[in-house]
Amino acid sequence: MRASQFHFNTLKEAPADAEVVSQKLMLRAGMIRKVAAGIYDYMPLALRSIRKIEAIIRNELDRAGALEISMPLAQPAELWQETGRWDKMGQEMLRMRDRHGRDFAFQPTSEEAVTDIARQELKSYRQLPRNFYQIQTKFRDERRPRFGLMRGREFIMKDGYSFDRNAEGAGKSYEAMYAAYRNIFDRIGLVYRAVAADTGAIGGDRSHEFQVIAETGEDALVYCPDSDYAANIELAEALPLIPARGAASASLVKTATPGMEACGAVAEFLGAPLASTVKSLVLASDELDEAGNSAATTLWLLLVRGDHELNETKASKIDGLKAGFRFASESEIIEHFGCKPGYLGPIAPLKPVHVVADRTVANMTDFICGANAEGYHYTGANWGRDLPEPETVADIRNAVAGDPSPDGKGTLAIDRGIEVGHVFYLGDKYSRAMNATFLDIDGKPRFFEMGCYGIGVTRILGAAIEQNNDARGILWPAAIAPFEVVICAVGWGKSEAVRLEATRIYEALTTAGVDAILDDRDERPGVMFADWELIGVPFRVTVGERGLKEGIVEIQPRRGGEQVKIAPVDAAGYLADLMRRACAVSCET
RNA sequence: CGGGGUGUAGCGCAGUCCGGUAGCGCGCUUGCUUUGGGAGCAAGAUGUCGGGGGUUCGAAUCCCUCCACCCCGACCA
Repeated sequence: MRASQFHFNTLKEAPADAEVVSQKLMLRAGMIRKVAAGIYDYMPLALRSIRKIEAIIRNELDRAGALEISMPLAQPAELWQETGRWDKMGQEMLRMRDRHGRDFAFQPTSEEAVTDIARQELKSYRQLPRNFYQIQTKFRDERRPRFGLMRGREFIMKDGYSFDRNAEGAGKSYEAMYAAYRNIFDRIGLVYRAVAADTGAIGGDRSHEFQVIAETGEDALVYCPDSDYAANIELAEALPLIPARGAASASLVKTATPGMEACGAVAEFLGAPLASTVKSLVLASDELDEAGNSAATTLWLLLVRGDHELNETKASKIDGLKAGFRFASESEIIEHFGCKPGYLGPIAPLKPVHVVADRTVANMTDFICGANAEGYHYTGANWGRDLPEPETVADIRNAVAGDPSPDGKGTLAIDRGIEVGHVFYLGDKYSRAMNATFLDIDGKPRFFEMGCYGIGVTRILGAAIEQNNDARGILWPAAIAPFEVVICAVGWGKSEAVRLEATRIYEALTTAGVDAILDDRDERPGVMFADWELIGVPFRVTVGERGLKEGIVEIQPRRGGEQVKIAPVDAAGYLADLMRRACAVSCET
């Protein structure tokens, strides 16, 4: 490719509404253009990277035995009504109507469509297992799209689905996809972590997220550096930090703490460690009558240590909160505790509430908690003596760095991550809902055991940049860079020698299978350098009269490192070697 | 969906309070000079001032209304 015939516009300043670094850099590099909230044009540079990511995905999935298909963007409502998701998906699903007034969904995912294929195509256990995937545009009408390609409304996703005869087979399919995902992300060249994830209503332990490590990530990942334990913080087990409850040594004292509402303020005011305080959070669960109106409300007092945070995913697994909960309103709190938030505690509330203590809190002695009286806290509180034992003890807090690892092999650390892939065991949730069966060896129909596997293709672009950028621009991993090498011809317009040498190197690179672009725009060197550093091409070859007089061209890695001066004839071979090594991870097809 | 904010040239912004017919920087076009880190000089092109309605002799500016986008929150998983 020659730059004079390629298309990109770089900007010195990013549009004001760009929020995160990946979005700013992609807009500045002319890779994407915003068309509407969460909806972008992918310009040639971006599409080149997207195609490279897709090629790696296809290659690895095909090797793992998955089969590519393509399902419709416009999916009939009937399909979604079969599983009840036409109603459940709510506003997030974009709906449209054809000229006959029939309802369609713009696909946000394709479980229904693929299960419909399976029930018609897969009639015998002899045809199993099967794994179908597609790489395709999805639309999810997020209420608040943000962060550019990281949380767009329209995006490109690889979604795959496996169909097995039984749970054991499904487990194998799952493992095969997990392994393929590892290969994919290894080859893409990002620092990532595969973590156990919440399985939601499905249950089981087969759900893993592939998370690209980046400080700007929306997810917190808990892992143990000394073992292979890794889980999303939503799921990561938080062990009790106090193995067993000790004996009470202090007596219960109601202490004035005027204006001290947060645990931190109370601890500081009393000169006590934050870890001796207990934080009170009040949730409410509503029982609905047949008409769907709130019939009865139960209040829940959840207790975590002052230096801990409530984990809402864990809370939602407590019996009584499984059907859903909300934070209690201030008036409900005052009605039950006789006190406004800030001084709440488990000792003698006005009306009964259901007390849930975190496992650490349940073993605390002589703790500090609100006194259910404005301006007062108790010190020296003790379970059993000053208040009844908690009705429920459960893991309801977020794990924190330094906690013991649940596998007993060290202490936990926390990274932030961007979810770019998810493998999930579905069981027969969809096959049962859609009556998708095959005939098993005993001649009886059975529901398919399913798995689903997603990769956010366009999100990978954003995540790659979030993880790899500097003050000058993007630092692409070679495997997904729009070009691997750029040849900057300094003085293209006036020097026959430069034109000749630059073209020769370009052709040699192309012959060697290196994806190169020749910058023949006759721009000043500063302009070329700044453009390509912003775009993030991993290697630059500078061909200029000055170097040619010394018999050299210069090779500059974008990630820094030494500039290499090399004879023009050797440049292409040197770079081809470098690229081979950069993409060394299972590049064979 | 609630609260807040912003809409002026491709991008970044000033002008709005106090009404007088639109400007700056980058980018773009042409010419000359330059040429190893976003060149200099000169000449140019580009605006339904987010849309609609109103007030006024006159509206980017004041009023009403709609829309889009951004932020915070809630919702969703």
